Amino acid sequence: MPQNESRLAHMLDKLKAQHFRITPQRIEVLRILAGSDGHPSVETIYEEVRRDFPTTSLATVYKTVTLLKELNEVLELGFPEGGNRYDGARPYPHPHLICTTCHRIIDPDLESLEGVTRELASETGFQIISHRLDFFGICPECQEKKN
Amino acid sequence: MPQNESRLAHMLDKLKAQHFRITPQRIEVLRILAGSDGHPSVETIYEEVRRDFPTTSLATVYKTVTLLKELNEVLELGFPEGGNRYDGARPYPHPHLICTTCHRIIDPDLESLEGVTRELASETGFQIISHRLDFFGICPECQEKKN
DNA sequence: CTTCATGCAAAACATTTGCAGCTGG
DNA sequence: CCAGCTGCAAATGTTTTGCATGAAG
Repeated sequence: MPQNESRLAHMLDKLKAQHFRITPQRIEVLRILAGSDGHPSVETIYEEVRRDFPTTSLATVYKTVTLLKELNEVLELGFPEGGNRYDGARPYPHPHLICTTCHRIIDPDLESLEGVTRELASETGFQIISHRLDFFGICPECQEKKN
Repeated sequence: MPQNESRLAHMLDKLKAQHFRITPQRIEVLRILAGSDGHPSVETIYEEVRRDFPTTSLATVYKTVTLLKELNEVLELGFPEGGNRYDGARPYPHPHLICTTCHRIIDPDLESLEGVTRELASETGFQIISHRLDFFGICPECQEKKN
């Protein structure tokens, strides 16, 4: 996956450029996030990191994720119920499609949002910085299992 | 405000119909939510209720809001940072425009979302139940104050 | 009267923080 | 070397819960 490798390289470069230290634990967290099709939770990242570095603490994972968030290298999908999810592959706002049964999160293709944003800005005078769009539903697999 | 009064009446009817008790505290919470232009937080509701019923507890406000949520009579805008906000006037999913400086929340007029939802369903096979769309930005007033 | 709601305090839980010791550069 | 990272444990802050008392119907 050259796409993910370049995301990882980009993240590492950004850390280096700003004189943050490259530790084994950090590399591991970045690797997982850069190749994150599944929008992992901190807990998921933690478990995966611990396979290679069993002494890693949850706090370190949180700190690394927070750092990446500040550098705009990961998109946080916060949920009030907790169990936030992270997208390191596409760290910019984009729509998500969330299965309320199996909790998988998918990135659908959806273009029409930019126009909406512009329209909103001119209507309200707001300076729009960002957005969040989630659709909730039941994925095809979970629909099958119910029947 | 006939609109808000009817919302309040509707909420009360729903509680009665399902044999939930009508207590003074509940009426007060419903009243505030039914007329909630400002998308109040639980804390805000709590303070307002206490003006008339000073012994009311925060737990009671939480319980009432949770009940209304289950009855689909209030829309919860959950934020992972906490301080969830509630819309009792329009208890169905709709877009919100949030000022990241003063935290006011506005309901903009935006139609084009239903078409998007239908398109998404046919593309992905998901059965779409609900959605959440928030725009974040700086409102005109806060833009002024900055300058 | 009986059941359900209230109010208090304690619990729950994800995330953050303080700090001593370790380590990358 | 030494600033900054790690790992542990304790703190945080919102929301939930258990339980005794009180009020709705």
